[in-house]
Amino acid sequence: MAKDTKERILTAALDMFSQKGYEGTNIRELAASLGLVKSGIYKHYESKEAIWNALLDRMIAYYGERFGSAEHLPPVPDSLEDFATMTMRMVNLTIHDEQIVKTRKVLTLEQYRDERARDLATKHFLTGLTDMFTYIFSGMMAKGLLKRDDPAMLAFAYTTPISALIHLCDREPEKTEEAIRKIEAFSRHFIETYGVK
Amino acid sequence: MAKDTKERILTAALDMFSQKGYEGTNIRELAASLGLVKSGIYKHYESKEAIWNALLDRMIAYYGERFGSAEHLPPVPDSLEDFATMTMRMVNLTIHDEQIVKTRKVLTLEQYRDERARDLATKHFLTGLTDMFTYIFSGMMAKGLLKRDDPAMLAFAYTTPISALIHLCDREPEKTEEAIRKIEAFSRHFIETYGVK
DNA sequence: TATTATAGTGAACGAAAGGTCACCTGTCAA
DNA sequence: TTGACAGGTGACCTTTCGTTCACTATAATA
Repeated sequence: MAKDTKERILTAALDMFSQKGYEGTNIRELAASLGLVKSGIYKHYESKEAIWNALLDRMIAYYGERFGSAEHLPPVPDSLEDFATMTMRMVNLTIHDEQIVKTRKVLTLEQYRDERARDLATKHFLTGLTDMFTYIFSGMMAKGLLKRDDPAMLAFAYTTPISALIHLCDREPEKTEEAIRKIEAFSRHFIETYGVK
Repeated sequence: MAKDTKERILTAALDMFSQKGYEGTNIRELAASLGLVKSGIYKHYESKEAIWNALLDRMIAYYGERFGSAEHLPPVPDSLEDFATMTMRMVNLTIHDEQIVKTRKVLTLEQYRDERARDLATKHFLTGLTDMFTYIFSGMMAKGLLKRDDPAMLAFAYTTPISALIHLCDREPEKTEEAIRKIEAFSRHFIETYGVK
């Protein structure tokens, strides 16, 4: 039960921090959203900053689990259609999974204030994706699905435009459908340019 | 002299908001950074929010002046080397101009809180650049410098990776040189792929 | 059953926030 | 010369913040 509340506090904190930022969040409201009174929070965390650090710990651990290790790399697609499908599956997950969306928002808001948030932001927004797709593109080139080229450069050229539209969805959710269509179009264009027919 | 202080307040506000965000900024400190005492601020703006709105007005006006009108579109390059040079000139400006950097940071931090910041963020980070390069690429295709393709798609594919690295520079300034080299490499790769030799 | 740790309450605290106000002072027009 | 006003000061106000603490109900433990 204690563990439960402690976890629920982190979940509520992610929610509020992602909407109002760390400074804009106050403990009273955070407690109220859990049906608690503010002093109750302090039975589980010694300060607001401790909540923030615990949340960051969890985000870092979660990222490490899901994207950090080589075992979690996706399989290299067997065809260009597979590749397109895989891309859209990943995009839909990352746009619609609330926890991932909130994580991106928090990292966006706190990247200039907290060093660990800054580092995780760079992984989330840039290097994590390019590393993953560098691996995928290397495999696809080996299978003869993609023209021989610098896989890291192609990964960078492929993931950053998609990332830009994911950020657009975070900012303006009403443009989600349009953004997804644009990602699909971009993906097709990319395959048209670099795929081996 | 009054006008002067009013402007100086906005400049200081941009500075503090871009570092600590709107919520994290307090009027006492803002005033102190101008050699004033807090009540002095209220001779020029009626509230903290009024400062914020005036700053946004200025940012919106500035953006409109510099990027909003057709007259301010850059000339279409006459060669692929010209194009590469123009790209790097624009990149260096946008990475090193302090006011532009601070504007990006403020928009990043406040995009979820303020609707006008949200809209301006989308222009700054996405549509402004793609629109400009759509125009440039159309012109370059007409001149036979680029292969015939969808200019809007190429503009999107060209500007968003560069944008991603500009954001990296904002977040981790110590990586600026590396990022600029990467932009140059990406630009060359793009020209290699879509340029007409 | 008696005890003790756990999780929660509600009142209170000091600090810091945004904002107001009476007052001062130098500039400039009537 | 005088009066109005713009621009700045310092004391003070209210609210809200994060945090603390004495206390209580509950549920597991000795």
